[in-house]
Amino acid sequence: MEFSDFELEVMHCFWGAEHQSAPQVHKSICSKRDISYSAVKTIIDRLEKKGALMRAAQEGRTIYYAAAVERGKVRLPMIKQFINKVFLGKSQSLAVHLLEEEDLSLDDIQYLEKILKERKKALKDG
Amino acid sequence: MEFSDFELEVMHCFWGAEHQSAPQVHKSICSKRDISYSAVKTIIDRLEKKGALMRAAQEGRTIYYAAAVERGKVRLPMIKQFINKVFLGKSQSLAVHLLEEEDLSLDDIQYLEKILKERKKALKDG
DNA sequence: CACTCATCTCTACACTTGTAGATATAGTAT
DNA sequence: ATACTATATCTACAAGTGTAGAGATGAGTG
Repeated sequence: MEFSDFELEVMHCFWGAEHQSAPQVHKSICSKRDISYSAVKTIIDRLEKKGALMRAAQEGRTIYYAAAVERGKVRLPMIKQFINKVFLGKSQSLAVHLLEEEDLSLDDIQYLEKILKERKKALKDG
Repeated sequence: MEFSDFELEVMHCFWGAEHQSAPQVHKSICSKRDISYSAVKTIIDRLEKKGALMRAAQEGRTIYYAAAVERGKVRLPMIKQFINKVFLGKSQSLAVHLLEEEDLSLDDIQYLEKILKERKKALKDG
């Protein structure tokens, strides 16, 4: 399942809350950028049609939607695709960039070090 | 400057060689997937129009193009955008994923460890 | 009951993207 | 000089995307 930028933006609203109505999502996105209710609702409709959202509840006329696909399940192919597209499949290049250039706190760094240590061990043991 | 998937695929041909003619690029991409010469040439034209490619030389009727933007310059905003879009700006999440899940050789791991060590030092010293 | 407001539904449109065909044209070989 | 071939140019189109307006419709209010 593929997601356009706007679709992904909307999905994040659902991954960050159990269920949301279209007007709620609209308000939420509106707080960041100017967008019409219709635009948001169209995206929600498209997401529902392709099975990324489902109707979770109804209250009066108001429909509450919920994510029907997990964030992690969606991210994985996106990462793969991005690495293929931008780094010709070489994920190390991206890793290097992230560790060198992106903001990292001391905690972040220590956590990442731990991951590497464990991977190294797994390499040796396996 | 933004690039579509296909545009990026074509740009990689130019980042991997000094200059290339449209037929060369076509052959190169054709070796991976079936695509018409016209399709490739259209993309090259679009890339030239937006200033990502420039005419580097001509031989008979054949035009040789060259990248007019550096790979690194293009990658940077793409990475930023990807992290914003998929990880809501949290690059650590992506870093964790890469170090945990993606293929890494022992050399890769050691290199990444070195980067982290230096960053940690920079944090303490700075 | 009539009205209004919130929400939904439907339709639409311009722009980008991936794709290709038709046609023109400049070299090249005979 | 003629025909052939490789290359370029131009035009086109369907699908996907971001965006919005018009109109329907149901729910609560006086």
